[in-house]
Amino acid sequence: MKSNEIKEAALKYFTIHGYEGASLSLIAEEVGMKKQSIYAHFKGKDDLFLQVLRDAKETELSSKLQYFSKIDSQNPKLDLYGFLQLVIDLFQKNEQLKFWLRMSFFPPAHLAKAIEKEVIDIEDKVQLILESKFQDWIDAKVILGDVSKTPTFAFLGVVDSILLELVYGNDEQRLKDKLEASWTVFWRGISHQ
Amino acid sequence: MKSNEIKEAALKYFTIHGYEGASLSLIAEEVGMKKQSIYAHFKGKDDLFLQVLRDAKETELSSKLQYFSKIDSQNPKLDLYGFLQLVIDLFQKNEQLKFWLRMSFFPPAHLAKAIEKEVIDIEDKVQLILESKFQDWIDAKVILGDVSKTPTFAFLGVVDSILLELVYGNDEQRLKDKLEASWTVFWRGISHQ
DNA sequence: ATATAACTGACGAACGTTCGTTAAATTCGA
DNA sequence: TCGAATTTAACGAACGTTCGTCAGTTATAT
Repeated sequence: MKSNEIKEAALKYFTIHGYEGASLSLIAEEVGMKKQSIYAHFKGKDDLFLQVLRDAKETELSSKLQYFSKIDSQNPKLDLYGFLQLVIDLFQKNEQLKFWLRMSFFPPAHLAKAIEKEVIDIEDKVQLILESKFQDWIDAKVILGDVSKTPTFAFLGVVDSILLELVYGNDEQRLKDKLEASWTVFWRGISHQ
Repeated sequence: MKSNEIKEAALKYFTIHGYEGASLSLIAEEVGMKKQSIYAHFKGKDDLFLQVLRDAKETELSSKLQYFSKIDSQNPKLDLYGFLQLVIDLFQKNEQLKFWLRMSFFPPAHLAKAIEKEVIDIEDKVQLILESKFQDWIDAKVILGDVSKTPTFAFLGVVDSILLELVYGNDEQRLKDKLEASWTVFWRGISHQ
């Protein structure tokens, strides 16, 4: 399917150069066709972009949902650290998460509204799942706290800081160090004793 | 000074639309002149961009250095939380920090090398200062730990997560919640008891 | 003090290039 | 042979940049 090849190349260019900096000519060249041929598969640049965006969203959301559905242990230490590892794997395996992050925080102005809607959709879902997990752990007295909001937000903060390090991403050792440090302090901050 | 007006408008457009998305015509229009007139003050788009970048760097660096120089208390709780507040203030007061962040993480490809150098310069300096502060606090047994690297990286992680929330920045309440949550868990994670 | 020279900032016009997009012609596989 | 995919050709618009020019100001020299 040529459409997928085009979307793959588009993903790459959108991620590196942003919406405005990505040119249809170069995307087409990467696939081995002329830029006008793209219009046989997509209505235009916006259409191509939004399809890439929705693919990336779907990948991220389904990966995370799948992870949460397969863990049902009462071991938050394993489950949460595993989630951090999942995020790192996702980021390093394909470009979609980097693309997603770039467009979440610096969207092309004329598509900001549409993008924001998709972003909020994912964030809400993940946050809701996390909150319920944390509530279970709090009730089981396996982690500290009275409300689930605090550990949820704190954990999301750890995820964000790791993501930022991944985006910056020129130093594998620094990533490991920051992950270890943030995780150690976070875990001590929410566990008993 | 017209040069400063141009840089101000350029900062705004670079921040919102990125390097490629910012056009000299619109920047000039904002100042009330034609794009050709910009060339009387700057050699070209790159020159304008790099001057804006260096201004932003200087603002950020001097603000942080000044903060660290004026605090010399033995109260890490106050000093660290104050630093988070400083970052939030910096971000909300002028656009330079948002511009700085965008270009740190998603630089225009042909200037990536030059930008990275400036970014690393600031990061190293801030990290060094923080490490020495944390070492002092550890030695004074006012916070927990054996090495200063762990709390430093963890704290930098909290800063990053707050920055990300600021960039996302459509929800003041969510920012407060995440700040409080991250800070609470972080502080519990590095303090005795 | 006056005339001249140099400098500054801004301008219209135009450069070549690239952009996204459309239309028509052509190739190619079922 | 029919239809879809790709091409060539061309479009107007915008891009960053260069040029020559022209006021207005400042500095110099007579």
